[in-house]
Amino acid sequence: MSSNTQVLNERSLQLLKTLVERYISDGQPVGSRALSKDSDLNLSPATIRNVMADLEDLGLVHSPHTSAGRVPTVSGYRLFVDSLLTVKPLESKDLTLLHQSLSVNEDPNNVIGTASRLLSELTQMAGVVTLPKREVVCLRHIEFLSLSHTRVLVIFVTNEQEVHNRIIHTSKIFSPAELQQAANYLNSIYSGRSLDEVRKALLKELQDDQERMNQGMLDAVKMAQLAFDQDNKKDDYVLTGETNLMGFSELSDMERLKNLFEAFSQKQGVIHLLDQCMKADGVQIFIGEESGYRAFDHCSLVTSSYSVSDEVVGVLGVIGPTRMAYEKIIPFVDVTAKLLGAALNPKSTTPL
Amino acid sequence: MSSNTQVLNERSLQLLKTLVERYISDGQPVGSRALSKDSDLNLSPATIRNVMADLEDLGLVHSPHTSAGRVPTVSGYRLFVDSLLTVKPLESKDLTLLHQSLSVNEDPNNVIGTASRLLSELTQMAGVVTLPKREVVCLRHIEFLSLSHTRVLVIFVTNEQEVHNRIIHTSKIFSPAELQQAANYLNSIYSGRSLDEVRKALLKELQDDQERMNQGMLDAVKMAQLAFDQDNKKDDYVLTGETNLMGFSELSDMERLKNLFEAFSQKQGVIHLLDQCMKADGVQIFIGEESGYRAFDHCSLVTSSYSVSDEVVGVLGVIGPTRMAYEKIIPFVDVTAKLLGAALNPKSTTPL
DNA sequence: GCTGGCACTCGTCTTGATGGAGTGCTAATT
DNA sequence: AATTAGCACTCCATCAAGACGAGTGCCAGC
Repeated sequence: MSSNTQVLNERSLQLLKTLVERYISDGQPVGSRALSKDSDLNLSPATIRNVMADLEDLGLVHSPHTSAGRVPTVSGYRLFVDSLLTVKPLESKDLTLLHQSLSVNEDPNNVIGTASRLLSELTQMAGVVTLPKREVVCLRHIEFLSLSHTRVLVIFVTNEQEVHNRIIHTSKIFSPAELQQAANYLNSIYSGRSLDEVRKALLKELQDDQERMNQGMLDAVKMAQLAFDQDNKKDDYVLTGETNLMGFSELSDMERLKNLFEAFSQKQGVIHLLDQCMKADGVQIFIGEESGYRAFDHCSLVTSSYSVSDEVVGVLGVIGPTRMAYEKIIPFVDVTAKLLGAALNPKSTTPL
Repeated sequence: MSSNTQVLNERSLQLLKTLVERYISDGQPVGSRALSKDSDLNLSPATIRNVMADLEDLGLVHSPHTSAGRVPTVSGYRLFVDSLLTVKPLESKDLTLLHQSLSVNEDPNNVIGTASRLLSELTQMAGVVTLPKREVVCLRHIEFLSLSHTRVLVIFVTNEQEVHNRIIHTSKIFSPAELQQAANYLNSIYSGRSLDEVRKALLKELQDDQERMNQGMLDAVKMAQLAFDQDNKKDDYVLTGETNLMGFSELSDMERLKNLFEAFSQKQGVIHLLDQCMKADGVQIFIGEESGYRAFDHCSLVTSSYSVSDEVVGVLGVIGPTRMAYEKIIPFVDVTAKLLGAALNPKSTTPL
């Protein structure tokens, strides 16, 4: 009772910290004797047992069974991560590797994959990076190519360098010249404007100005509409090193592992989870069940959003068992996010 | 000795067949009593024991330990699949589903994924489909778009509808007009010709005719070369339902499973294996170690190449444990390959 | 408030016993 | 000569019992 106010004193916290650290490095439930030796506080195992009983009452640690040591709970990890953790600076060789691999001169089409690979290889867990997604997507260029019959290949470029392509079915057969003309018309009017804007403008043109337009322009507008309509922005991510997750004892249960990997293939849930991290900036952490996705119940996710020219465009992170070396992973994710953002910035590209 | 010539008589084969069938459906080593009841031959367990001893001598079956039944070896499965198997026709509901999902009107960009999904969902194993790869790739259209500084986005279309894009770095800064001119030049000369041909011709032009060409043409040729050089034909595949493989007892060993999934992510080995199936047409089967890839030691792979307009362009198949229902999987893979080939045929596209 | 001591709990590991499934061999049968 | 019945044997799976060790909770003393 009276101890309740004093429970989270310096000493208890110190002990919890050592316990979590010890458990993270060993993977074994931590007993009072081990803690007594590990912590700098000179306390006997008996005293520590009393403190641990308190920590258990508060739901910060938990005993797998009566005569095992204690293991941190999700709340225990949370408290540890939020207040007790002393982050370790990145090892300089890792830092060098990151800088080299994520330099601004790399091909932006590969750099996402590289980032994911670095995350997984250097942490020996799974790395994930969402594809960058600009808030405002600008139409850069559009092009039509006639295929067989009424099928037309539409190629359009957005945001300087993202190439999309779709096949649309038209109501009549167009000649190459007609298609060229249509593309020219659209490029001259809509190039440089945002896709949303373009979509709206197209709709308006179709409704209002039908009589004013010639057939070519009308066809162009109709085709563009078809193409953009299908353009449901496919958010996606690159995941690497999933196999690193096999063999963590926490995930040795085949049912769990299967659920986790199914979540990875379905993508949808993972995307939703990662999207939440877009809002906050800086490193964000989901421990165990905190994520709200059953498949991730025994995993932790350390994420950070990344930005290009001060606009948040994506999220990257590391997925591993709850028992992971947070003090190393957190700065690692942080730095990777910053470097990736910089590498994607087209303005900073250095000439050859 | 003298029995050696008579060993593979009708009766032994019949027994081997029943044994394999029984093992495939049960997953338990098959004993003489069970076999005695299962087979139509009216033989006592004792007789069957004698026959099985012979089969074991020939390496067709194998005892996990002295008092367990027999299990087919790879050679046993091989003999079964090659000579004993009675294929079951596809269930009509599966056939209908295949026809609906792989119709010629589907978007060719999705149809590969659909095929893979069908393979995995209907077999409850993993489905794999290589991306179609024409022997001769024709250049259809090329386009340059200037990005920042000396970076140029090259978009080119091959084989009617495959869109590629790369970013190249040029030695000088080009104006949009210059780029347009270069593209026009290339399109006028090389459109419709095979990529190999184009590559060679470009090289030749650079070597021979430098003095005859004006600067614009020269630039065009140089840029095209840069773009095509990087075009290492990325053969790739779509794999679905890997998670179905978790939970097969044969693959419950985490080490094996990890190796298998690592092979899936590395892709390279799998691609090489699948490439071998391109040569043969019709259904081809690798049982266990036959594939030569350690990761597949406990898996079987049932594949078939698929063709568009009589040209083999890809391979699809099903990956599962060696103990799989070959008699169902084989016709299934066969039909899927034929339907996929048909669905990809651009000529047969029906107008809307 | 901290500590040493002690009884107790629980999980793990080993051992041994039991039962069942299936075999190989041999002798009898067809 | 091929088939079968019978029998001894092997091996695995399962279970129970016991020893062991790690760790706890609690109490009494410092």
